[in-house]
Amino acid sequence: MGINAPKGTKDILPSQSYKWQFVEKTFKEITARYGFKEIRTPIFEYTELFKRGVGDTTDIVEKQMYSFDDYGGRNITLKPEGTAPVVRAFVENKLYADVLPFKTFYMIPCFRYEKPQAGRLREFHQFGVEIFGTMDMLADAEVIATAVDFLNELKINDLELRINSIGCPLCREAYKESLMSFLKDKYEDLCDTCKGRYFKNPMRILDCKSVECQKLVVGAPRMLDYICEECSTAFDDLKKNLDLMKIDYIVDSGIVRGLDYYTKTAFEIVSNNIGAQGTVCGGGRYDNLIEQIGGPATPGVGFGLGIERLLLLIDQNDEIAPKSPAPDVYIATMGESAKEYGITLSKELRDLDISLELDLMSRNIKSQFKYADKIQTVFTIVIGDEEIENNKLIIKNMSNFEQIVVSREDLVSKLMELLGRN
RNA sequence: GUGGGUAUAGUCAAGUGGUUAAGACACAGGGUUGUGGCUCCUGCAUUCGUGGGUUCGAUCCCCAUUACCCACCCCA
Repeated sequence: MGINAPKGTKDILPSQSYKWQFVEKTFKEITARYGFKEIRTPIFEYTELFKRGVGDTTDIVEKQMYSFDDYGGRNITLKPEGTAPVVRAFVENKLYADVLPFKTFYMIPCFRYEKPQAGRLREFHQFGVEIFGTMDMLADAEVIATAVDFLNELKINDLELRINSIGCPLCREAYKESLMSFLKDKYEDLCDTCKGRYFKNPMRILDCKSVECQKLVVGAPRMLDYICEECSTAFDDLKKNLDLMKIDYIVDSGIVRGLDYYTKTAFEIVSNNIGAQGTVCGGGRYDNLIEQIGGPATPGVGFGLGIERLLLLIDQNDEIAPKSPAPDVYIATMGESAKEYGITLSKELRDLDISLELDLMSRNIKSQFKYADKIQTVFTIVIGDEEIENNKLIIKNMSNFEQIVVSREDLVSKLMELLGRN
């Protein structure tokens, strides 16, 4: 019996890693367009950070964190999300005294103890952006636009942007009260999970999938009718900005974030094609978080985007996924002196940034060609005693089977020409 | 945490209460005196996730256990 990777984790194998590199590269390009610069924070933090940031009563903090005491007795937690650590770094390094708005992006692994299923892992990866220091709804729109542009750049279709305003602490409290009083005499008829939600997060009942709850919820007060003047104006601003950017959205009052720190803007980008966990990107505004972490009162907005879910979508469309890279050249050799000849040649070609492979398995010529075919090399150079003796090397084009003969002196320039380089 | 499903080679997979567990792909070698896409040949599971039980006999029936998958919950 071997040892498996821990439950809920996945190896990213050489045959897949180029896809990750592709989305990483694309994300860097898109965020650069919007002026985000990368931040790298530790993979673990003091547990207290997430208790304060994410919220003591959230599922994440209550039962999903990978926490442990280190040998010095400090309680440590593997990042369950990306925002709180960025805020911590922002406050600790006093970046609020620097140029504002503070705009940053990150690409990180996150860890949550959950039961794995399609699109949900215990170690998963997020790309995210954050903007600190502005209340302007253009920031929210730019955050959303960054995510939308990124997904468009990857040619991922069939996605829906859903936006909502969950208000500020003041109007949300008023709304919660009215919602709870609306549901009060219906409480006994709620499903079991909604009975729990009634006290913990009553807004989520609106989103319940059970038919009974759906019926009970008809005619319930809507958040958007309760948000205060300021929040309402902000939401209108957001919609106006999205319109100006020609970004389609639907207002969905069911969007509720599971992390305590969100205020006003909440949004999700969802797919219906990757199973039950269809939220590819989720984010919103958090105007009180930075203060909660101990910084000066500073508003913020950002998103997190799940890479595994993104890759599920990319894998559904062969046209999106880039091709696995293939080497330019394979050097097939026969015999010991040819092998040595090939080694010398390989050094020269690789120094010219030509990617190439040699036979590392002492295989016969036929097997070497089979291998060259499998790795989809563009050209194969054939070297045997005969070629060395006559100074006539063979360059074979693997796609059309054509062979040309060149002298050693002309090989490099000919090869560069064939590869379309100068 | 609660449900449901599946476990036979590297992969996909057929199979029956009873001698040597199909097949395909992949992989390796060869037919071709030095050349890959096709073709042909050869090799590749003393064993059916693991542990018990029923039985004269179990890959097949029963129980347990583990792993993976899916859904709820929640979220990215």
